[in-house]
Amino acid sequence: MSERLPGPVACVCGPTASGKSAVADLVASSVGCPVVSVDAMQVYRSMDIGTAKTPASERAAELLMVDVAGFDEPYSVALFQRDARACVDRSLARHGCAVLCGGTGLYLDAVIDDMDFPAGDAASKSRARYEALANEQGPQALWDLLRQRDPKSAEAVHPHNVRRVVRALELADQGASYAERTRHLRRRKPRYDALIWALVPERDALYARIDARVDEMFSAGLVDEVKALADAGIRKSPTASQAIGYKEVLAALDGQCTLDEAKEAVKRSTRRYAKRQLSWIKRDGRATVIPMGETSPEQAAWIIEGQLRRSREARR
RNA sequence: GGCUGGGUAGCUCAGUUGGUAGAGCAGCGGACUGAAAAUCCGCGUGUCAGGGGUUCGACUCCCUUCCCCGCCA
Repeated sequence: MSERLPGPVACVCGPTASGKSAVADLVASSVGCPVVSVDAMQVYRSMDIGTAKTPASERAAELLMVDVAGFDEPYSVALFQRDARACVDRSLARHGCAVLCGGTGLYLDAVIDDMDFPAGDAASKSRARYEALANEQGPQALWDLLRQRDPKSAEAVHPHNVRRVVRALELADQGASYAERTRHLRRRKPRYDALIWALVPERDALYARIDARVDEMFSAGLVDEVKALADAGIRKSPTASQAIGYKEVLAALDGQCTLDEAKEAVKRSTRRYAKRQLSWIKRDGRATVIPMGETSPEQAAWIIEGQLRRSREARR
């Protein structure tokens, strides 16, 4: 008999602009626990408009794992895993359940599954060295190096994917193997008793919502927010400066395009991001899909609350 | 009304002496364990405006209808 997993942990996911924040807030306030955000960019302070953080005044439940890092610190999955799990464990201890909400698939898996990241620094020295090699001799040369060092991992990574090739080499330096760590979902062990829902709007409706939301961000002052961050040095950050909405406006501020073009670029990037999120959700396969065309946020929350309640009762 | 130029993928357009069509952007699908809103891989999605004719064969040539741009009335 295996030991019972801690839980239940309700995970509300879905593509950007699917309405998951509102739904998670309803669920959490109804059961009386906080919402733990699972979002790679909302962790950064001062990035509010572009990351669509729900203002405190519009929230009924407390929101955790937001504003936990400065935009100048490179945050990462491993740090997120550590910090978010602490939030989840505290919520389980105090409230008997936890509610997660977010669209960053890798971050969600890192929290709820038994993924482990090798101890040690985030390999900054060797990373720079390998990147330089790729720049000087080309991606293929770097991949060839990986093939010599760790053929199995080379097989698992496309030669053009310099970022992954670099990471695989870093792992090889630490005596670990990218290929071994990259196991399919099915072979991972869950860490929590997780219930996962995916809010999925129809594609046309989703894209219309994305367009509207980007327009709102610009009228709410996104450009000023980015200007302030640019003055504060966000361009030096390898992570925060790549956030959708920020990188495009930064390009416009640098004179590479007009602000109108930047706005269109933000919409396009967001659509593509939403597609990648849907891809992740589909592959994962664990989520119960709630089609948002026919379902209001209140109805979705009601469905989730019901299942969450049953799960809590079953644990007693 | 007359005369030009044009109607080809969602958009902008290319298409060579007639052999059922291809670029960019958009889009679609996928992978993904320390940058993940990142990074990478794959895929043309088409009544060639409609109808007729010539031809073995028409997006290509001819006739005709419709629509758009421009110029002249």
